[in-house]
Amino acid sequence: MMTEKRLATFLRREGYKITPQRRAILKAVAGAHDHLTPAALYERVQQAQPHIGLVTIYRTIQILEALGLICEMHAERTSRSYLLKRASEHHHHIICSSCGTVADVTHCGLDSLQQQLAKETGFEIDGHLLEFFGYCRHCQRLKSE
Amino acid sequence: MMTEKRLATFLRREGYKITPQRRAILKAVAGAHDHLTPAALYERVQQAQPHIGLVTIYRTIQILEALGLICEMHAERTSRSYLLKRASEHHHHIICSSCGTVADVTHCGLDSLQQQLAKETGFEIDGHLLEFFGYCRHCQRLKSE
DNA sequence: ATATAAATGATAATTATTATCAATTATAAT
DNA sequence: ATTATAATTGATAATAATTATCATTTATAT
Repeated sequence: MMTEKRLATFLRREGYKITPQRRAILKAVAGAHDHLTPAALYERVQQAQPHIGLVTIYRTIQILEALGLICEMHAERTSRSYLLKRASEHHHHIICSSCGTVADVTHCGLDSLQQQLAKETGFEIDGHLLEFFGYCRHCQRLKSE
Repeated sequence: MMTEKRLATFLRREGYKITPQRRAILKAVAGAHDHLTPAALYERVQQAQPHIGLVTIYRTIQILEALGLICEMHAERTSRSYLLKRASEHHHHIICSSCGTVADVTHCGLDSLQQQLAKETGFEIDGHLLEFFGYCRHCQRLKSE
């Protein structure tokens, strides 16, 4: 698991300073099970840091993404969403179209396809985005009622 | 190939009126090889329809997407992008991170994975988004120079 | 304890998207 | 060909997300 401390260590190693604001953000990110929009993160962090600016959230997210610690998702189209990456594990998501619950896909088996495509198209492929959409158990029940 | 006429016929069948503005948009969409943002589409359509409003672009895009004639991509993060769908073909994209060129992936072989995941997670999965990122032949050359 | 560069937050600016509404127009019915 | 009707358009404004600017504060290495 990625804890607040590990994230902080990671940032420090990269030369970033650990401010109380950042600590609060890291804690919220580490503790979140679902995906987070900048606005949602803002709300949560405000409990610990009432005077934090939304800008700081955006900035920290940018850093975390650049370091590969969180990844962007496309669950909601009005705003970006982010999710904590388990250390270096390559993985994807299944997103409930109704409630937003996220389940993990730990392996995707796309490496071979990716290699084949690189040959076919001449592209140098260095990554992919894979997301499944559907309805979680709970929302399936609601639909059928 | 999807031509302007076919798209128009499709819209008409669904009860939408074919206005000169829409005709111009359909033509631009059908003629575009790469992906289009609403703003880019706006520019192109203005040659034929100088007084068209950006809003009309947005509205028409919404209709086309609802009918499944175009699909949303995530090439650029600042704005949405769309690409014409070849009729009912399930396919994905490889996007060049440098110039935005798009290559098609005509089959993905994810159906079996999707079924397996549905079992594992209890989700009712009804679709997925798959995009590859990398560098096209041209931009690879530029990078190495 | 202090110097320094990085980080913060207030504010404003930018950009994308959506809502409202009166005027216009494609279409079907005559 | 005319006309009635509902859909469409575009001007305008509103909303929402994101980024830029800059003076002030602060974490960190020394």
